Amino acid sequence: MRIATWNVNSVRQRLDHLLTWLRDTSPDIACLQEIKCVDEAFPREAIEALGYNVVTHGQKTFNGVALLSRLPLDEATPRLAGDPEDTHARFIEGVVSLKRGVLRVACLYLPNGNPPNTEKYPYKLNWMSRLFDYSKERLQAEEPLILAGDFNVIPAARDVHNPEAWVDDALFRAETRERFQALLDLGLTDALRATTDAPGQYTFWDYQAGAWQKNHGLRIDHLLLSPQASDRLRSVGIDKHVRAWEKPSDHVPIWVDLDLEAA
DNA sequence: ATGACTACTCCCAGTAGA
Repeated sequence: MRIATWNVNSVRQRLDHLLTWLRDTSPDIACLQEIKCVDEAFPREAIEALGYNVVTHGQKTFNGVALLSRLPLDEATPRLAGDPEDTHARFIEGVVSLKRGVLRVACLYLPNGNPPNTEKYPYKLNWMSRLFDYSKERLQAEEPLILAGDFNVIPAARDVHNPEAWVDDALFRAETRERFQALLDLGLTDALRATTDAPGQYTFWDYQAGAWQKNHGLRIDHLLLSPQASDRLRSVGIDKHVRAWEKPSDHVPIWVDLDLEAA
């Protein structure tokens, strides 16, 4: 079973790329971020025509997340608990049935947090604390669980071309990396890092300053697996080639193949 | 380099992204 995540940077701008990628790679579940549209404007029919069930938590102009699943979604719940005042559409959780038990997938778009001397950074840190609380609670179920999405976190120096230039950035600040590490300390596994120690495993290249051509990328899109999911991890891949398509998203998909059987 | 791109918005200069 393949579970993928991709920040598409506007689903309406990227619909042709999305459909091509879905046809090419056939993920069983795809988590999308930055759909940048309200639920009613999501291009649901074109995606359903490829055999996907679609749930969205959209928002006008910014943010917005969606779950696409070839398997029936038993449940789909928007919003991360812990702050009723938070109006950003950054989280949707889905549950699918397996032959044994269920698989729970949380699709998330973690706040960027820049510039860090504004209210945006504490919002990011608070959001990460809420994600920690959510994860801690969900891990108690001892089920296959995946946190998939754009975390806006560079976990380590090997995940950015020039780490010294990023030390004060909200994506790489010590407090940011500590909160990401706290998720791993709960027992979640960074899927990519379970398979390789190699540097340069990037998922994002800025549109500016020739970042793609110079391979000045970042690894900020992640799949974190509960023990019951990581035990079934077969392989991990980054679909880097889509960054070279015409008018691409600045992010590329990353996916895991797990030995789990659908009901 | 107060930059560079891209997308969005009560339509077009300002905001946001990372």
